[in-house]
Amino acid sequence: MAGAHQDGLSSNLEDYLETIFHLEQESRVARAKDIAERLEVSRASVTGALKTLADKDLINYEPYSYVTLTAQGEKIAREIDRRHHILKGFFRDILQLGNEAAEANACRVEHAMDQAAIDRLVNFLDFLEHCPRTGGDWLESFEGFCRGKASPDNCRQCLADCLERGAELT
Amino acid sequence: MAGAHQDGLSSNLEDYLETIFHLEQESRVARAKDIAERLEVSRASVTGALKTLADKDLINYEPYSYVTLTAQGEKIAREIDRRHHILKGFFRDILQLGNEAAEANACRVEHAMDQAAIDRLVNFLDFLEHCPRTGGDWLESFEGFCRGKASPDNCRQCLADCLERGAELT
DNA sequence: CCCAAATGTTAGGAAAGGCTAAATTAATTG
DNA sequence: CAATTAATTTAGCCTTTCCTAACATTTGGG
Repeated sequence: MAGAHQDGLSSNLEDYLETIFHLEQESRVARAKDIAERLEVSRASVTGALKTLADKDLINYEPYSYVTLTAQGEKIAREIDRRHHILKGFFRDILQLGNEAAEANACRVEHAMDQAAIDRLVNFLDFLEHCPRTGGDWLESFEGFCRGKASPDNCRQCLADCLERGAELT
Repeated sequence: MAGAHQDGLSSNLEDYLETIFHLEQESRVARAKDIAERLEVSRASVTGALKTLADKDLINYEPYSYVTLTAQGEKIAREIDRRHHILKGFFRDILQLGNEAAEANACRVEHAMDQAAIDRLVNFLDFLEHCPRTGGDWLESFEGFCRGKASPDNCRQCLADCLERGAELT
């Protein structure tokens, strides 16, 4: 029980599904060899995982053949991929981690947050973008804040700029 | 390799450490039975984990005796506990998930984000609190936004209030 | 068309975690 | 202080996920 998720899949199986999804998008079809390369596991491990996923009716799998997602499998894979993008965006664009770090953290956290939390994060990102108080240059202020450039002067100027843009709301 | 963390510990072992830390704080000392209860595993499983942690010199452990953290173990436990609190705060106070959901998500994500990401999240929370554009009532606006109560009128009023409070910065 | 290289699968096993049942040690109390 | 109860540990086994080595199948170049 290395990971009790909503979909009843372990993090590992979720990763397999996600990888198959990406390969399908790139090549219409997924081969065991490519899955193994992406996930950096042996081909034998892939065979095992494919059997498990086929048992759960998440993939169409015949020995010595290509792999495709079933409708159900695709649904789950899409959800995981969605989480990945949302989280990576949060880490990269909001927290302003580098691309690599954002990717690495998203890869792990995508299996740890539940649907409700992700949905709320989406709301939050949306709000950050649309609220006149945070839209626009606000993130740059955070960048400055991180570099220790926060002063009453900066703040006053920033606030004035913010109001100015807000006037356009009329 | 069910979780390659900075500290070289699996999520599981991190949980054991964290639990021991909490028990130590509450009772000065941790008993196997209580660890088992908190983590909802059998006492036998606890014994196994304690041996592993003792091998890594993270706890002081003698069969049939109490358990305490070593300096090194406490350092790691404190860091995990710190992550837990930060994440729970983010989920509960910013994303405004309920207490239960915030707790559950924090429990899982605390093993998935690396130190740099957590540190940046702390910066972000700090910024949210101290920036005049987000301090104060801004979170309430987010709440309204989530309930679909976002209108140009609301925004104008909100912005005006924000500026007013900002004037005190002089 | 046929054989080698590439790809895929089996077999067998390791490591991490968990469990139950049985044995052992510690604690309590009559 | 002896016996019962509570707490711990051992022993033995299961599952997941990975590995290597050996075997099987596909495929593509001669």
